Amino acid sequence: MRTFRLTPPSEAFAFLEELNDVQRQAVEHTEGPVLIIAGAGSGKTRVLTYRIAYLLATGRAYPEQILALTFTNKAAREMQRRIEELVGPRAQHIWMGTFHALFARILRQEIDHLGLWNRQFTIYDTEDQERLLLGVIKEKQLDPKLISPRSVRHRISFWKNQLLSPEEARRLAANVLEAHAADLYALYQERLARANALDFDDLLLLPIRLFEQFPEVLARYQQRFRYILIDEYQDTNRAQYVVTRLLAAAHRNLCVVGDDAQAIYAFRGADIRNILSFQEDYPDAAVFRLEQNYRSTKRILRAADSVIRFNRNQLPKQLWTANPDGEPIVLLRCASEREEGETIARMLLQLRREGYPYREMAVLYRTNAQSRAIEDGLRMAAVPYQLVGGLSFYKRREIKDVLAYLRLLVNPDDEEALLRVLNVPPRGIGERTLERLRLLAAERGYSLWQAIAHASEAGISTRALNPLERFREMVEHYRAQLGTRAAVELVRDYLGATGLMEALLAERTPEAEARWENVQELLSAIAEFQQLRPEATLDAFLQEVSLLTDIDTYEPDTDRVTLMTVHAAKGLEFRVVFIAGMEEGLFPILAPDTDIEEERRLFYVGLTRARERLFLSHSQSRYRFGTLQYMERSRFLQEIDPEVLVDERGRPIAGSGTGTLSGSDADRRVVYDEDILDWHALRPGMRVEHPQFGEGRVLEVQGSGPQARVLVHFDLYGQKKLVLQYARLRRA
DNA sequence: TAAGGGCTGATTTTT
DNA sequence: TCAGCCCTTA
Repeated sequence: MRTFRLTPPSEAFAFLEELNDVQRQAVEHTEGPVLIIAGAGSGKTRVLTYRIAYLLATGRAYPEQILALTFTNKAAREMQRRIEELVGPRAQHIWMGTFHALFARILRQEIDHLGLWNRQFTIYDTEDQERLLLGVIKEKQLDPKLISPRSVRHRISFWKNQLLSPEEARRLAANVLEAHAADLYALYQERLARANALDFDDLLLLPIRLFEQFPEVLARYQQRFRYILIDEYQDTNRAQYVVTRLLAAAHRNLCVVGDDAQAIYAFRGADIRNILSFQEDYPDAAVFRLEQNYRSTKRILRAADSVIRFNRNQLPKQLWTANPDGEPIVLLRCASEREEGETIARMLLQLRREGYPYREMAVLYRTNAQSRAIEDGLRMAAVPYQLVGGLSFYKRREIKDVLAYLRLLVNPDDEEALLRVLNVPPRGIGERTLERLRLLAAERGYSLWQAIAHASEAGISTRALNPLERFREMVEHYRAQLGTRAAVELVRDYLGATGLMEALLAERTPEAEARWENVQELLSAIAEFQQLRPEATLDAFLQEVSLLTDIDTYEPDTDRVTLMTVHAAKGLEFRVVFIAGMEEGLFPILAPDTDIEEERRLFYVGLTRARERLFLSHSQSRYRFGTLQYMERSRFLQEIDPEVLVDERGRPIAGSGTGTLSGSDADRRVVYDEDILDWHALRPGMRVEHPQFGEGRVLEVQGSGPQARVLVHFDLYGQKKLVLQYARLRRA
């Protein structure tokens, strides 16, 4: 009997042998729409990379005919590297990158069609957006405290993701607040155009408008991209959905990979329904389910599975693994944040002795604010770590100042850049002068930059006219040299002329010195960029920087423990994972608009990052908003199958309920309070530990019951009298 | 116009 | 806790 094969097996396809049956089918099913539901650790990236390699090896497409969309630059780079291993350097010609980067690239080519912008456009980050909005809000005589730039930015972003214009938003506005926001949206959009700037959402929105208004442009890209692949499809928003549907309309070779259980970006407009819509739009789509997990131990997978089952909105699937049972999951109870950091550090050292390299271990948390206590703990224990995220390099003030100066060279109409640096360092250009310029710009339809050229007509005093003119000449001088000399040298001279560096040095504070060093580091980054891509211009550098994210700075090769948010860890894996801060209100974070199922999916993402060992920690107290708060254990801990959980000493977790349902609040409190001492157990002379004051010795117990008073001599804080109920003392 | 001091409000997560 | 903002003063 002969089985028909589209392509004969040969050396070129030897890599297919490394796939399981479903993976291989998903790779070989090249034509038409394909939906791959890929559970955590099921070899999703492998399928995507092999599929691309297969398209190339079978001659179905040239590299430049493949469009592969990811959510982070890092994911794109990783995929590029792996394809290169399979097919060699021609992988470099694949259109692979983030949605935002690739559509920015298309807009650089085509934006002239739309009229309002030119190719030198700048990309505004959220800070630029909010500064612009603040100006617009004040201009409309609204109170920024009632209508905050932040909330307006949110709303506008939401509208843009729904593909709504300012006019449509205005029509749909349900209340006064939304009506104001819609008006601000209109003005905001005008100002963006005047500044020749786009925001992140425009990078997706404008290609849609472009393709809809200019079918011949769309047709060109439809022909170019014969195969389209999208990673992390569960996190696409409406605009991303529409733009890829347009591009794929002609050939329908659209392959999307996603896992609804890992959808964690609904807050940013991502819509899980895109996976469901996909099957409606393409009823003939082939669907593949990758359910074998290659990453984690059975226990880890069981923990993750038991948690995610509490979500109602979930596509049915059954992940399984052939991996060993592995070690139980360890629950670490800590009295304070400080202790949590210390405990984690101690465990890391121990694991290191057991043979786990630091680079194979990660500490994950819900919010960046938590990193501080953990960092302290690791630093004290001399555990090397690398922090991903937090205040990233490119968000620092001095770096943003320098970048604003550079943006001005490429696009002098960039108003937020101009406002940022016009008087930095102080040049004697104050609020009054600026007001006059704004007025002139509004009257004549100038950009602010053009208004400066006509400053003498704005009724500005000669005293302020002088520095304005010098500023304009300086920018023009270096602008004229763009492209004629090496970028690094140009930038160095230009920065010298601005007086920015000088001002930093003159401050003579350690902070200013650190800032100065950061600027030097930025110069090195420019030099490096230029070396890597000699043909690239300054605006290419600026664009790359504006689309960088924190995770992109992650260096997996150094032997250090990784600290990052669970969000940032998506797509990564480690042999050992700690998830810190497993407390109600923190993870899940509780706000009026919290979507508990999304929080649970996020926890699921965290759990499934672990390959071999998993540790969950929670602290009984924590400083929030500057005051000490007592924290309850996270409900998610109750949802983990108790059979895979042990405490720090390897004992099973008692009182966790049956494992099929989460315990009631009362149950939870019992577990939570297990080690808290009550008055029966307290004896003078006993060593105890307090969440805030640390360790000490009991001197005296007065009264009985929860209201009993305890006199304790703390090692560090001296004598304190405490109400037992609130003191939450534990045996030290 | 620039610098310094006190007050307030915020903390999710990020392309 | 802390950073950014507003107000005051030189």
